[in-house]
Amino acid sequence: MRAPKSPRDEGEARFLRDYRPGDFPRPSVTVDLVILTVVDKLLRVLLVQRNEHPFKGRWALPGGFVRVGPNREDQGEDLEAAARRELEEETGLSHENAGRILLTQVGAFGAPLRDPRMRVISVAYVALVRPDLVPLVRAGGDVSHVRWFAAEELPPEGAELAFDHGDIFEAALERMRGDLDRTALAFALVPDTFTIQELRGVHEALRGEALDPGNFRKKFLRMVEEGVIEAARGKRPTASKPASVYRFVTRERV
Amino acid sequence: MRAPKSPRDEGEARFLRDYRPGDFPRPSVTVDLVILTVVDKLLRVLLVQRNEHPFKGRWALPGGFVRVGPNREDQGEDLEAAARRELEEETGLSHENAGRILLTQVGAFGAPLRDPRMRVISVAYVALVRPDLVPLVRAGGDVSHVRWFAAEELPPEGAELAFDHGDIFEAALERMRGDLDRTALAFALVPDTFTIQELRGVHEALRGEALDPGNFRKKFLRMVEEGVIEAARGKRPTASKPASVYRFVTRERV
DNA sequence: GCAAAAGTGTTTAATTTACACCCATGC
DNA sequence: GCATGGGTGTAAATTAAACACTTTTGC
Repeated sequence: MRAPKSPRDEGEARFLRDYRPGDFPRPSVTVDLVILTVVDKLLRVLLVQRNEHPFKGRWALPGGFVRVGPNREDQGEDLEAAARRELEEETGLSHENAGRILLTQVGAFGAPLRDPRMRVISVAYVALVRPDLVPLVRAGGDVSHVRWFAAEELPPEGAELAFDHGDIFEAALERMRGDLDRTALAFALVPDTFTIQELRGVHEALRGEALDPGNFRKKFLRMVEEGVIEAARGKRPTASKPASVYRFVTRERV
Repeated sequence: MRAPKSPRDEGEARFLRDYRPGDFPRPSVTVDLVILTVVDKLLRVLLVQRNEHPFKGRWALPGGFVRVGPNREDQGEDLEAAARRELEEETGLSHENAGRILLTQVGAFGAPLRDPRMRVISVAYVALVRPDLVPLVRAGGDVSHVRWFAAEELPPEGAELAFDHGDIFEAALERMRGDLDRTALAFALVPDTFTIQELRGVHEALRGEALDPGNFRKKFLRMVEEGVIEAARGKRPTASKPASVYRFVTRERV
């Protein structure tokens, strides 16, 4: 993302020096995270239980305020940086591990009264957590009010999510489903090396339906031909015959 | 979009009554519009020329501030409402005509220093304008600083767009291309009744490549079988033989 | 008559879908 | 041995891609 840092000419420099922002009301801006993972062919989402008003006791998407700087030279943190910071705080993952998690913006949610305290505009991100990182989530920190929910059992116990987080969650899923076949998103939900069936599990969890193992394999092997995936060393033990493992090649294209 | 309007219990009501927002800096929030149309198989975007600093003289996406209310009972206008208001203001279209234009959110753009005056987070929307409405755009108002540009000739005259509007424009195009085959978006870029070749023109303009007329027709006729489109009365005169016209059936699904 | 685009058809390749079946392993 | 899932193969149906050809209009 380009960010023009310097005035384009002297007139603009003068303008900026003398500029005083108007005194119109401004909204608070937050980031909310739809943290997803797939374990055992089940799509799961990480929710936190609110222990403050409003929506005290309800489950909510983790999130927090975007840090805005005090003046025009220091304007604060980027939206994605805020999302990644919240990701670290809420999951307890190390900076390094959190840095490897794919973040995708879903969009802005800013209906009036979505937060009864004040006008809040939330920028929602999806975070795709590889299953091998899941055991590390909150392993060291306060785990009491943080829980993985199966996507299909939402909303939990008949209680709607806090704020408009139910809408945000639906929008995030919709986006993931649309991108599943067009992007390399699925590879962000499997370990570095993975079996064909592990990848199929991700597709099945997101699409919510079983896929033919033989047919999926064929499509998969076509990806190997195209160089998107390559065979990796070793085998993965399974309930039956050990399976070959593969590696996603152009990881940076995700 | 749900917007919880009332406290969930007495404790929350009390909390809200006594709530005082903190005094943290807040960003300004704007909406920016990527107003697109397709005329003569050419994708066009509506830009405005800035006559104020910063970026004075540069071309920019039309947009403006989201109106935020003064207190928690009156929180101001919805994001999409703000986008539609700006759409009316900048195009000069009537409320009724503007109301028929498809608005789709692209996402939030909030990099620090994207606006040198202050922290501004912009929510970008794409507006798809049917070609029969194009002659009405700015027909009555100030047309001097508003212009349709062919998408392929951007950035104009070697001058980058103002702010990060070049990035926003690219992201909007990318989104439209991805949604073209999955949604009914293309029907928002043709008149109420249209010919096969008019619809093909939309696909060609967005994809940036010519499509085989015969093959496109076949795919099109499959949509007729599925009931997505139906034959309409009348013929459209063309440079040669008059063409049959069709109508999009489930317009509300757009 | 001729250009231009509407409209139709054909052929081939690629892809999708639904199965059947063999094989190696853990228990 | 046998259940389990890995791995392979086949056949039909659908879709995509390339392209030839006929028809109807305006000029």
